[in-house]
Amino acid sequence: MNTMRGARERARTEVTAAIKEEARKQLAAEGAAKLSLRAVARELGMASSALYRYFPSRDDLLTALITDAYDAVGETAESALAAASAGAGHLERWLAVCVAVRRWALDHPHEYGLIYGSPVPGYTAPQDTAQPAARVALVLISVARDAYGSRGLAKQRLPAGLRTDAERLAAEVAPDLPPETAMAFVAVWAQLFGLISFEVFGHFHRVVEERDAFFAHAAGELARTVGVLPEA
Amino acid sequence: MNTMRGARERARTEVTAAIKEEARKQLAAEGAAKLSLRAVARELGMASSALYRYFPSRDDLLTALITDAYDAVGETAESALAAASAGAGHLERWLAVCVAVRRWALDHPHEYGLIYGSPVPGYTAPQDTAQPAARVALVLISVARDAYGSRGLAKQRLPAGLRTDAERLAAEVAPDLPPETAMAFVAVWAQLFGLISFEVFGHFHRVVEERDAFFAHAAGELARTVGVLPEA
DNA sequence: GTCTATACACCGATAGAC
DNA sequence: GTCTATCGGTGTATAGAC
Repeated sequence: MNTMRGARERARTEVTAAIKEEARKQLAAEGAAKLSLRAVARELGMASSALYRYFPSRDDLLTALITDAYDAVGETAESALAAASAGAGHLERWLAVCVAVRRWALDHPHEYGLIYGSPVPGYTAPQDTAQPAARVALVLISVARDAYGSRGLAKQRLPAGLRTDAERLAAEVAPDLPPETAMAFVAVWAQLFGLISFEVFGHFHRVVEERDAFFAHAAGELARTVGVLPEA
Repeated sequence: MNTMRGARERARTEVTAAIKEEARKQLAAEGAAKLSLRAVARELGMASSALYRYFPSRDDLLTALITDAYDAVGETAESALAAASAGAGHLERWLAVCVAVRRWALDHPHEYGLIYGSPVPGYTAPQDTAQPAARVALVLISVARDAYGSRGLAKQRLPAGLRTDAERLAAEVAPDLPPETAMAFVAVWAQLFGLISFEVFGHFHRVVEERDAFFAHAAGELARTVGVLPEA
């Protein structure tokens, strides 16, 4: 009885994985807005109605793909940090994470676009994508936190209107950091993905050719502005 | 004869404008990937086949929308600079342009997504979008150029691998600037749109509430990193 | 330049047999 | 859980009359 349920559940997980894999292929070919349960079923040799046993609606499939994408890039960032940690300096660890995230984005442009590009029209993400979505940011914050212990970022000013946001942010995510630093980090976070998005979405076409070097340079400068410095 | 052609051409321009306007509405409702000549025609009370006299295919309509969007945000940037120029300092002018671009993006999120979000699957932009696409960057570069004349940006290093790109860039777009500065500017350009995209695409939800102040602060810091300083 | 009509394909979702 | 069949739509694109 237990083994039977085990087998059934195993089968279910396998089919679910196959559906998502095929859906990712279609994401690349047609885009998220045109993701179609019917086409997935056709390609898998199933009846379209059978898919509804796995995903109650098209949006649920989309949610699964979005969650998976956030988890994939989040895990990429976490692994990169773990791999770099052995004796590396703060800047090296920061760069290792940034480079790994960029690499993932370039290798999975459509999944990247799904999470960091234009929102899918008519789709609103449920609350449960929030946690996976935060993983990359948390990795970068942990590097920053190590980098300057609790000393914070030197001579950084914060407009009065941002104090409330900054204090809430610090409390939520990095209680040991000064609010100014937490706020500065948010800007750097967005700017980092600006660099990646411009590259993935083709805005560096005929503008920058040596993109590896360019990204490493820019990501290093970003680290500086948030107080992650070369010295270990 | 001349007046007849004039009337015809006027009618043609008006219908063309109506088609694009309706298409922009659908862009907001359904997204670029689902933009449909038929739906546009239906809403306009025309036969779908009639639209083919104005746009030979769906992609041509899309190209027109993309070009228009680049031109709209480009003109926004140019106007903001013109309005701010009267006696304003360099930083004020830089901020005026950034704030205007952000404002346009927030007011036209779908048109923004069309040009700075995920590429439309199956669509490749023709060469003639390149010039409108450059307008915002050229405005920002002109502010930067004014800001430091030909002195360039102090103590800025450039990795060896980026020298070729940097020199080509400077030659193409700002011959009076040192290559290091031109290259730094590209990074700032991408980072600025990173800030805007994160806000427009909803990544600051429950992260930053005081977004006006946040953006102004971050854009000002960006100006600093590219050598645009407060003093006029 | 606009219309009707048409060819041919697609979609999400559900009902009900097995 | 999978199937067939079906409802009620959607789309691009063209042909040919006016």
